[in-house]
Amino acid sequence: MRRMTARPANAHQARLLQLLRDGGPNSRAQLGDQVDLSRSKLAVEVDRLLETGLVVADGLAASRGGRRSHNIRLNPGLRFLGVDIGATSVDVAVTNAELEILGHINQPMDVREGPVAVFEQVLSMAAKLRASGLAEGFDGAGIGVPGPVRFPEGVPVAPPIMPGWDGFPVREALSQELGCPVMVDNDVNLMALGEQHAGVARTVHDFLVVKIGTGIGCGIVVGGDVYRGTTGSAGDIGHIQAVPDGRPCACGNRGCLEAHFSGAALARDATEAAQQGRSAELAGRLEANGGLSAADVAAAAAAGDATALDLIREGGRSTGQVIAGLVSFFNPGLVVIGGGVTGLGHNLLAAIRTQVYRQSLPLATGNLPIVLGELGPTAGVIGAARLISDHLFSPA
Amino acid sequence: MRRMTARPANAHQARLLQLLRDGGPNSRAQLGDQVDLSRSKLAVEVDRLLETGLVVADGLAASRGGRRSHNIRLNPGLRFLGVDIGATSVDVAVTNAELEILGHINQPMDVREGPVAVFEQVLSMAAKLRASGLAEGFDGAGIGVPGPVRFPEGVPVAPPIMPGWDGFPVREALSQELGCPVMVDNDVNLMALGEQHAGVARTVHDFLVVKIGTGIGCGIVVGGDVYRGTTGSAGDIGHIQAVPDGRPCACGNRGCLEAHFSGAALARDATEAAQQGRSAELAGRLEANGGLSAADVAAAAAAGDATALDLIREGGRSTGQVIAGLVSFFNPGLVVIGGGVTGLGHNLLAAIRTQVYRQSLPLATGNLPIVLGELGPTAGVIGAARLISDHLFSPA
DNA sequence: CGTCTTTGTCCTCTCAGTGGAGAAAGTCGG
DNA sequence: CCGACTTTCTCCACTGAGAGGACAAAGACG
Repeated sequence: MRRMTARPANAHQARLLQLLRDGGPNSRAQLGDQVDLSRSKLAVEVDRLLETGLVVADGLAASRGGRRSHNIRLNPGLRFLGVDIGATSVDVAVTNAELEILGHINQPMDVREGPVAVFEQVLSMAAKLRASGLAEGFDGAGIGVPGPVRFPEGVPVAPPIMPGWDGFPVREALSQELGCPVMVDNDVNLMALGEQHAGVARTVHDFLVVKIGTGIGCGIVVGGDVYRGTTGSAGDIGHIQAVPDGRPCACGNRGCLEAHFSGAALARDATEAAQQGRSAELAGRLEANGGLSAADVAAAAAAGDATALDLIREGGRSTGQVIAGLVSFFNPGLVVIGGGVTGLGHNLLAAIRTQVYRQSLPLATGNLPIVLGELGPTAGVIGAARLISDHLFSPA
Repeated sequence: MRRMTARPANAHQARLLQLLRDGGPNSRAQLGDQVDLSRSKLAVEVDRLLETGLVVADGLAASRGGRRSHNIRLNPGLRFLGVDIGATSVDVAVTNAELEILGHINQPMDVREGPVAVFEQVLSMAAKLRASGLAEGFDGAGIGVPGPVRFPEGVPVAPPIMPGWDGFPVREALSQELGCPVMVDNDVNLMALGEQHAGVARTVHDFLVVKIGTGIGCGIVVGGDVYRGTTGSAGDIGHIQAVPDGRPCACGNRGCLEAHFSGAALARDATEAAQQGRSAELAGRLEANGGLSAADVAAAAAAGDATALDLIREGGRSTGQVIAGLVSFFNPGLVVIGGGVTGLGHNLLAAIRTQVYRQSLPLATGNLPIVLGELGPTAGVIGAARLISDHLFSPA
């Protein structure tokens, strides 16, 4: 099919598209209830959207006691590509215009191989999804990278864990290859967008999403919008000091949160514990797998290993320490914990909660839920699709 | 004079009023350049504003090579009252509609005496200003209190240092007494508004204002707007842990920033040092005044006293430690240091800068100015006037 | 004194948007 | 099967915001 070229011509049309995206098919009358426009004006705008092909009218809905209504919905042929580049793996997904995932692939990868190699892999994954009949092409793509991004241009800036990407024109390059509009953002921000769109943060306007994966980052949502900071590095909490004079960190300081707790730090500490004979359980896993990951620690803790549990608790304490400060400062309405380490589950969550509720003032914590993300590994790709759809469903 | 009753009827009028407030008198043509309206439409809206009396046309400006323009300005009779309630003193000021201070009084006071006593004092100060001929009445008032505020209602909530104020309807009570609209906010937020309006933060959209007075608080401005958090306690950084297992704090925890550095903490530490014979300079001042304040420490440091300097440096280090975390998280474009302790001046600033620049990542600090506030004790009252004027100069 | 520039006013035209009348297409009770 | 009532959608006349051009007013300047 020919790809989407049209964009909403005005704010009304943009609003209608967003309503159809978030609420599914609707009749003109239902749309009118949500949009504060007269029926006549609404009909005009809907007709224009129908002309552009962005939305279609397919069939009649069941009667609700009167004339049956026409179903207006977003063009079911629209396809968005969501890409979530992590430190050690990539997620690529195809969604329809309602941001429902139609297909999703995850593959291991190493960002440090640089943008060219990674893009090759991403494009081949996208091609595979296309070949499986899910899409004939893409109307837009969102992509998340594990580092700060100059958002308007879609270019990574000074990313610590992916040095080869500094200044690489991700947006432009990918847009060329895919032949569609592309938006780029930090992976944590996309996770926040995902949880806001379809996860635990649907009804909250000001919240934080703490992503604990290979590193640690924080997505900040203010008044429903992602806040990216002056240079795009807002939420970079991995190098906040969690333990004074603590472990040395790659950044040159000591005691950074990331040096004490993250996927990488946890694996390191678990290996150390195994080698020092502090945990038979972990030692056994180390023997069997030739290495340890956060998942091993989670499994060991689930099997009742005290050392593994301690590692998780200690990490949760450090994380909670930092989050407590952020809660005092930012006074969010919700804190979401996500990322690969979420497999550690409720042990981790409990440790974080204890620390935050103890350290922050009651006014800030009184009604503050601290919860695990709801979408798991799909948060990023859904957020990516949401990012590009927000862009395309706004006035040109 | 009769007080202002009218409000702008639409967004255009509101915008015009704000332009006149921030840019002083303007001709219709000059306004047209800033407002993206046709001259005809602009003329209509200006005429309507003239009818309401909110603005006046007084005289002709000098010619700039053609027909002379009419000067359009905000009604010079408009008066706003700005009130800044601190822990130990009150500032009350009268401004015109351009938020220029026409008169300013500062008096010592103790918030803990409760809202009734404090209001009596504030009202008598306002009466004194009125009696001196600066105002015949007030068109609006802004008031800042040293604690969290439920902003929409203008009611303090659970304020630690002013327990008697919890739930007291400040906005309503003051509005009754003064007979004009009133807005209430946290004192730190008002300081941020003040520095944004007339101080160092005029051109920045995302910045932090750290106020170090009797306590410590932080004003957060996102996209030009003050961010207040979910329950109005955003920026409450006094109880973030600055020193693990540090000094006990009134809040029940240990090592809170406020327990280590603030006007009160500094006075306490200086007294201790004087009594232990660690500083002859401070001991002399203690003898002379019967007590020590932050100003004494500043004077001692200026006189070359090493102990006083150490106290300031150590405090700056703790503060910088916390600010470094906030900078990593929030990635502001500017950090402003203000409040009573600013008398400590560049010694304090240097200590804070050192710590922040060392602990935060280069991307966040690379282009980050950390400066002292420009307005000193007038920041709060200017911010208060700005608060109410923003309210009144927005569509009804 | 005529020309040029700037400022402000007036008038007409366009177009977004409203609200009401009514057509189309149902349900439901008798 | 028919009439009364509902709901959905369309059509049309009217309103008001706003644009843009013509023109008047008022000064500068050679």
